[in-house]
Amino acid sequence: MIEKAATARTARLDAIFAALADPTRRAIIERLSRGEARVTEVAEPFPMSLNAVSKHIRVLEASGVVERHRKGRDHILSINTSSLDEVDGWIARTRRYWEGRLDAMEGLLRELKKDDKRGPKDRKHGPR
Amino acid sequence: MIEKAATARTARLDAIFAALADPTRRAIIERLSRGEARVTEVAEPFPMSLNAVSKHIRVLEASGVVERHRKGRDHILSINTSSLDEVDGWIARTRRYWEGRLDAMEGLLRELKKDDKRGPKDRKHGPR
DNA sequence: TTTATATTCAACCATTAGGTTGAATAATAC
DNA sequence: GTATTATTCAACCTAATGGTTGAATATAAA
Repeated sequence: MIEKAATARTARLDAIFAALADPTRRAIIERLSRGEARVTEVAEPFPMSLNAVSKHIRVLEASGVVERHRKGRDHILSINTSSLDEVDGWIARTRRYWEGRLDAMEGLLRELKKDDKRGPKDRKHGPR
Repeated sequence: MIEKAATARTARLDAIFAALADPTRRAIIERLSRGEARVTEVAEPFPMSLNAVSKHIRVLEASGVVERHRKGRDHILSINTSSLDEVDGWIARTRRYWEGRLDAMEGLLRELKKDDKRGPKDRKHGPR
């Protein structure tokens, strides 16, 4: 059932990209990339309520980019870089197709040039 | 004025990540990664109105991921992979910090082990 | 010149997202 | 125990998003 797997991956990518699309959330990730922290610590620098940051964290957690483990009443947050692999993968794949296509076009141009050299015998109009 | 540059980059990242967060838009990009196409061609496979796809394209264009040049009444779309470099860059940077921190922790653990070997002299309780 | 095609613009609608405040829950500290 | 701290839950508000339909614009074809 490749279809289902593809749909699941699509949904995961949706969630990860959306999670990363908000500047506050990227700042949270950057903060966590320097080490684990509690919710309150993470929230401290932001000019918004703790609740707002708490919501952002939930979004990050749902996307799998951030993980949480409780230590007493503290919730300790860390990032899971492996979730970023999926993003990397999608971009690499897309780029590969596109650049492959450019290469193909370049090859085609080379072919046309060769034709040019062999003589523009019965060509009335140049290639457009 | 580093601040301003940073803010601009932030805004660009917002736009790019948000553009990539929608499955229809990613599908459009995948389509274009196989070669340029007109708006109608791009829209054809999607189960939504042409107008809806047109809007998606505008979002992609605003983010810089897709470019457009007009050829008569046709608008020809292509992707600009260099805009994806910014995403790559952000992820690589984040990952680097995080992994650097893990390495540091590993180093610390090694240190502790060395201490262990040299004898647990006046240590009453083990490290937690 | 009329007609058809490619595309956008404009107005609208329903849902989601990011924020607020106030109350609830759960663990620590006194 | 009672108070304090860390965090979430719930309800609410506003703005943005993703979609619709119908009209406008611009180019191409008859």
